[in-house]
Amino acid sequence: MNIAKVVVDVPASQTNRVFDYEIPEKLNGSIHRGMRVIVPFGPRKIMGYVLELTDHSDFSPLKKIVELMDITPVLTDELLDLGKWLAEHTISFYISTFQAMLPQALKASYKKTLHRLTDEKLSDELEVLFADRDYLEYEEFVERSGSHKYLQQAIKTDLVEMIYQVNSKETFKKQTMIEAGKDPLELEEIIADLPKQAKKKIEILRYFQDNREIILKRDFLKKLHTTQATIKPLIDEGLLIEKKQEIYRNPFNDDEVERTNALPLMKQQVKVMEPIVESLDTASHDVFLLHGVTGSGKTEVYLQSIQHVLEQGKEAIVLVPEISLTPQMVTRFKGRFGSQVAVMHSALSKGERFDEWRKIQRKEVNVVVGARSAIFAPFENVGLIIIDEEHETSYKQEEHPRYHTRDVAIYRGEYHQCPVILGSATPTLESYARAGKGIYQLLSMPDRMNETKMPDVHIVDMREELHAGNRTMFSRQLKEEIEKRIERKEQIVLFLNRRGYSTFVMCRDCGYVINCPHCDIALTYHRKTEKLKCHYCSYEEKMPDKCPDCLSETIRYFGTGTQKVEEAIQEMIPAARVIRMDVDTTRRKGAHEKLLDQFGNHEADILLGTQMIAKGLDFANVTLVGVLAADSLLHLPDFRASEKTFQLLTQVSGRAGRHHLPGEVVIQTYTPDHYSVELAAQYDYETFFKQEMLLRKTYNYPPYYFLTLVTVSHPNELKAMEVTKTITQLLIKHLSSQVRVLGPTPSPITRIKDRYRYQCMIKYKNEPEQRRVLQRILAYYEKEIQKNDLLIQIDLQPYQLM
DNA sequence: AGCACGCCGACT
DNA sequence: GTCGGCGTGCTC
Repeated sequence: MNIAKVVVDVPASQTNRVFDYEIPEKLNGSIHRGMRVIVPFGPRKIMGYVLELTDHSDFSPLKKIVELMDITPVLTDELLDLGKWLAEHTISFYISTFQAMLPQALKASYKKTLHRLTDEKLSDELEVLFADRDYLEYEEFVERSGSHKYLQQAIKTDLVEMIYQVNSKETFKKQTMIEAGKDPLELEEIIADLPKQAKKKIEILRYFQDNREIILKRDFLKKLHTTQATIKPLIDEGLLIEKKQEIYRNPFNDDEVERTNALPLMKQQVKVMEPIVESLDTASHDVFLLHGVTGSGKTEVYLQSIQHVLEQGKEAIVLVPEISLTPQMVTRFKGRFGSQVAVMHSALSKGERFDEWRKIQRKEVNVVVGARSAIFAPFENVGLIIIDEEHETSYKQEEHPRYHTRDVAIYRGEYHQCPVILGSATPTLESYARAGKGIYQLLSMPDRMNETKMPDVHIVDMREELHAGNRTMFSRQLKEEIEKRIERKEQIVLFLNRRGYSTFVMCRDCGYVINCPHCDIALTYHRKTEKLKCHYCSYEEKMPDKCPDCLSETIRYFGTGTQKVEEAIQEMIPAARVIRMDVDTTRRKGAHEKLLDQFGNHEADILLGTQMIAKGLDFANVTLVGVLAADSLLHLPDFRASEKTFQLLTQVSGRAGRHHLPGEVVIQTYTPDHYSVELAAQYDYETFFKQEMLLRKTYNYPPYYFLTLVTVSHPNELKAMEVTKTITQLLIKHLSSQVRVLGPTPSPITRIKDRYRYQCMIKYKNEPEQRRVLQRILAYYEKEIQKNDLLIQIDLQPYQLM
């Protein structure tokens, strides 16, 4: 076993395979699969992952591995296999999937340095640059030098060499510690020899006679009320030893979290626990869809299932959509499992993430709670995987490798023969349909805890407001309700969805939205051409100056923002104290929590925000939730628009009346009779599911069909279009006749960074050859991709159709 | 990706 | 002749 098969850190199609390297004598026995190594690659040195050890290679002569970067593998055997599988299934490079599974801190960074080898005179320019130094950073050379000519010459004639350095970015946080340098008896002698007035010194040494363990220097100084100056001579004499010790960065104050015990379960919770426990006990790979309304107590089911897993001596992975938004969630897990929990939070610094990851790698924790990438936690004995808010779109990674967390979870669940729980109040149609087919097991929790009932939902027709002469963004009812709460010292959450709000065209008189005649999807207004376009079938028409339905001239495209709303509230109710939460006010680290804390302390009456306030918030005093524009998502050029609207409205409504005070919800909309609005108001998931499934069936969308989106981009619009057209034709030719291929269509955002984007969509049911055909098409265009600035993106089962 | 090599046109 | 620009091909 003296040969290693290595995937090198070069994301390119030509290097997307293993390269063989000889293991040098000195590393024999210490190299294992999943470790990072530094290898020579052409004239340079780069990082790579060892995939396999063997003793045979077809290639000769082999180069030797230069260095080992890890003492223990960073990728387990399971993750290596998973990486390969993922790369193939998402059509990504192997190296990209491995990188995606590890914290940023483990990525390699590269540096080049010039080394002067002799005193011989170099070219004038090089002499100036080197000055009296022997080493010169290549970056500095590039900055200050006009040409590479003399450098190349100097390297060729062995006057200068190029040193390629590979570094890992990981850093370790260290702190100064203090411990005794002599045993107690020795210390006794020393104390005896000290003059009586050396009171503090004696006190310090006495302390270390009794306390033999190492202590944080800062804590020690504080404890004995002393200073650096006092202990310095003791350290110099060797009586005390000062050392740097590595510590974990601790983004959460574990000590402050109050420990909790399992809560008594309600009937419905007991009922769903049964099959889960059964599955855990028999180590079966079941996938459960836990359908529970907001506030039904899903989290407690998670916690007790995990408890069971820990008792089995196994590990649990819990995925949450965006954990920074729900410190409440972290607290619940830390409260139950204490320091057994690692948290992989997207707002953590690189170093903090790395430390949390290392706790997992070293098996110092057995639960991880985290966002998407936590699915790659390097546990080796996984007993349970939970995906909370299963329907959240953030579970789909939108860059390479374009994986869906659910697929990875199910892969790992199968590998470990353990259950996977998908939890949601509003499951994706895909999951609910699978549950209906028996592929997943459906577990239902239809009731809220504490017998609180779901808040009453009032739908307000904004067209009527307009007719009544109210041109503000607040309906009379919402205004009235807000005033009532402020008077009663209760709180309000106002929700504005800004995304997509500016592109759809609607008549303010009758609420008519202009849809594509072929796709049942809102047309998008293109300012440049004054035209309305469909992003699915390329249909377009002129922007009308009158509403096609009621001939009113108030037809226009929409645009507004939280800032504008805030101003409007202040104008309407000057006494209201408002906290605005959007991308602008939460950019700073910790700003998010601070604002929520303020709201929790009732320092404001109204919390106004975008989707970031839609989930997870749980404030006892909130009795009113207002949705300013329920239609905002509805008219996005997206076949999931209704589903997303239903999910969002349900989610937002769940924020009100979670405790003793009853809650109310006001939803403002121009389309009050749209089924996603109506059914969300009635909390009727089942009917929504049936109705939406009908549409999906009619228009051949998921879950009836799978989608693949191919996006082609190029600086030249015609080129992008033509390549897409050719690809479409190739797909039609080489795929089965069952498949539907649509396109070429301009991408919803037709130009990004001066590149034109066209797309084609494949709708299929069963197309085992698809990936191979796509790979062949990619290979066919490989030269153009390399030279001609062509880009072809393939997204299997896309979420974002932009 | 990034680096070398080699061919070709331009210029002291 | 020599320099530098870019297309081509390879990296164990």
